[in-house]
Amino acid sequence: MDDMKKVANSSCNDGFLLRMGLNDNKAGMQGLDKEKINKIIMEATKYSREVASSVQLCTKDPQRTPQIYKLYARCIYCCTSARLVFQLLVSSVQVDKLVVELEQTRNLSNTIVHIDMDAFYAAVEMRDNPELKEKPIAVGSMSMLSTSNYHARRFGVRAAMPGFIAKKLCPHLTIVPLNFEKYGKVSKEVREILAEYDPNFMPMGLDEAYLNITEHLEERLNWPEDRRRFFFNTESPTGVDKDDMNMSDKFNEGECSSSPVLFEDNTSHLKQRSQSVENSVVFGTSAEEVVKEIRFRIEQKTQLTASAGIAPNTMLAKMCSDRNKPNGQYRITPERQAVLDFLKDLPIRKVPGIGKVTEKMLKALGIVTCSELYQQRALLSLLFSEISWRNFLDISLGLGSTHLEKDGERKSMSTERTFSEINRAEDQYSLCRELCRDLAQELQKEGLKGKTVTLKLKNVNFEVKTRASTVLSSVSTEEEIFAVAKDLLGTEIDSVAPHPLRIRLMGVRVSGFLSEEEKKYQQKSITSFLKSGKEIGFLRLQPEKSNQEYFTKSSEASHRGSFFDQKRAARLLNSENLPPNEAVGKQLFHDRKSSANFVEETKKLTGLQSSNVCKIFTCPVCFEEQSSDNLEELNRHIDECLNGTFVKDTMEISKNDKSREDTLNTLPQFRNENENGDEWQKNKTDQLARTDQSASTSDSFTNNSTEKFAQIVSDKSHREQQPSNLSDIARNVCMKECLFPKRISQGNEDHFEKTEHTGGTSLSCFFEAKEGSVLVCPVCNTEQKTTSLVSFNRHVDVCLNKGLIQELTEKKDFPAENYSMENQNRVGALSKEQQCTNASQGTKRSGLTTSQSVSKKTKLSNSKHTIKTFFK
DNA sequence: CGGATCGAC
DNA sequence: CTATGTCGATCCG
Repeated sequence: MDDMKKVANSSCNDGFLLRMGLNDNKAGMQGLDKEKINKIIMEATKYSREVASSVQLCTKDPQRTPQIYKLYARCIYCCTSARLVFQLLVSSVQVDKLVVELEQTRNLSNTIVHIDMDAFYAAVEMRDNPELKEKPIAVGSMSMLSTSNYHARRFGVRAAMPGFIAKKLCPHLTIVPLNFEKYGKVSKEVREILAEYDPNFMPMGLDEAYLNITEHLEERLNWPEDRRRFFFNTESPTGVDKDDMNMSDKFNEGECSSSPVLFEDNTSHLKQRSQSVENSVVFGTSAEEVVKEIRFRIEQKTQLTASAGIAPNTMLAKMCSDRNKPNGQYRITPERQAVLDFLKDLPIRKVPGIGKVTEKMLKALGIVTCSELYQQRALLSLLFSEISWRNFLDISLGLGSTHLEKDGERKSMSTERTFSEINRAEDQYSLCRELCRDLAQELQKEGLKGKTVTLKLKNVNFEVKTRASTVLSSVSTEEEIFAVAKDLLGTEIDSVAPHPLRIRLMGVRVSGFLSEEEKKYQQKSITSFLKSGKEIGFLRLQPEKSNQEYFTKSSEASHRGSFFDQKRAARLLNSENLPPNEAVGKQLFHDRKSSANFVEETKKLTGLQSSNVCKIFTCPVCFEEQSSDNLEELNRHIDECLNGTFVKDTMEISKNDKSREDTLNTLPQFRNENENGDEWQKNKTDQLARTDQSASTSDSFTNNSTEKFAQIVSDKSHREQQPSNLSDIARNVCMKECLFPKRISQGNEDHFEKTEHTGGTSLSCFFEAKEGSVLVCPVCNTEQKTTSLVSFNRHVDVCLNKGLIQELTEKKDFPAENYSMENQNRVGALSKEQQCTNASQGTKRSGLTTSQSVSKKTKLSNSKHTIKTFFK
């Protein structure tokens, strides 16, 4: 039996039957090196890049995309302003609190498998036409390739590459047209096998699938050996069935034998031909063995190889299947440390969901690997939307969905076509009608009707436009859709008149299938309830969700847009002036205020709002009570307090610099030592709980010009009783919820929980002012007429970004490094003494280290260290 | 809601 | 002087 297992092991790793010529390296097929490949591609794409860049910002240039500019603008501001350094500390505390919670909900109990057929289309074509086996081939058309075999890949021929470029890279390349029917058939065969291991498995396209084999593994433990025995298919060796009739006969025969009782059927079926034990193999009961078995059976049945990944969640499983491709598998064992080890040096680009653009943006921040993603979590929470940074956090912790969700109903259906230039309106209308006809056919097949029709156009300069229109009654027929699409098209034609509309692509989409009455009804009732409680419509209430759900789904659009109001609500709620210690306890032990009751909270809120109780105010810096009811005065006090502390800290640390090291990296996420999860958990909690130890924030700042600030404050923090450093102040502010509003979510009828919420999506949420006061934009220094704080904040944001982007753009050949990377490099290159000197000097101005950038940055942040607008 | 963009296969 | 098609999700205004 052991011997047989060995057979299974070895044969699995090397491929059972087929090589398909994937691994051999025959003479004349040595491929091209990277340099050559790039050269050819650059040459071949010169024109299209020119066209694109003449019209728009060249999106191929990573450092010139609008997103990067925006990111830099925000980043510069963050690194420049003491206020935002402070903010960074606050968010760091918040984010780490979330990390602890996420860590507690980590679920390693599932075994998720991701199966990925190797070069699927190409492999099928090679199987069915042996002549192709030794050649480099690609499947697709001259304009676009879907996939290529491994021969072709050595020449740099990849999926999603235009065929004509591929031809330049590899003149001998054979391009085979797509044949989806055939792939569908093969895919069905594979799915039949997969269904035996998880009836609810989730196919992703034709060549991929996720399985949850947790249950199968349990059952399998009791299976007799014979039930895990499989026979080599001695019939139909590679390349025998050349004609399709033969294939489909075989297929049908196979289908008969793969009923739910396939094990018995299959073995007896095979035994007729080859009963001898040498022709069989027995698989074990471990997850690895199961997956080997699956891959063995796929290869036996389809003559195609698959790669697989095994992990505790889908995200990890997917990345695992990529690891030993082709024809291999990889497993992440269900241990926290194994997950982190896997992620340690993994480039973020490998993560599903991180594409070209996100990769570039993160790279601009110096983030390439998952561990760097974790280190910068606090910064990311300020620079990106909540959805994005929480996703980043999940990624860097290796969290993902542990169950396979049944794919919901389809949300839209569309069809589009690319063609050589069409500029006659007549032709465009008839083309549009044609698209509508095709779409209507497909819609009716599924019996769908939609309310929104979207027209998509791409002009000859590759600019893409979409125009949508929502009608009251659902549409589904050609005429109905065309009626809407025609108008949209007409509007576009008119908009460029008298010139013709010169397009190279047109598409029509229908969406809006589902009536979301349920949602609307709920929201409506909640809002009206709140309204009745004295105009606190800004409160967002949600049905209580499980942690899991909360972390993955907490991000409906409805949560955005009113941070300001939420912040105010939270502040009012908390203005009962809890003693700091009590507040500390509450936060640190994740007391979710289980007794909080909605009615009471509401009363407090409304009461506070009307009576303006907030007259006694404790400064979070010096802890002295301030009795003024003039908010500006209070804010000024806090500002002075804060700046005093900040400067003092900085000066001191520049003299005494030695104890800094040990506070740095005390809590690196990706350590090598072995620790079990519980211990780590306890450590982490302890660290957070120790008020005199703010090292937990320090690892968020590595590779950033704000690093020294963090070091300074974290270093100082444990020496003094008084909370006289920024880090502690940040903490206090967190506790008091002055900065970040808490989202109040609805439990059952009378039971509510508070869950944390950090909303640092844009700079704008930092500014706040007393009602009726004059609003002066700190960037452009002009008085803003608006009375709406939201719109004022928007102005500041836009103003800031505009100013920065303008300056940056004016400067020819804007080198991104000047503003972020180089900054870091210089800091890195300086000696420690210099760093300290710089730090103290920089603090007085704007916290910069490079003199080059100082002037423009101080100009932009002329409100300097004021945090006055924080408190209300 | 409408429009643009990203990401995946 | 040539860079897909289709779908879902997100973000912004």
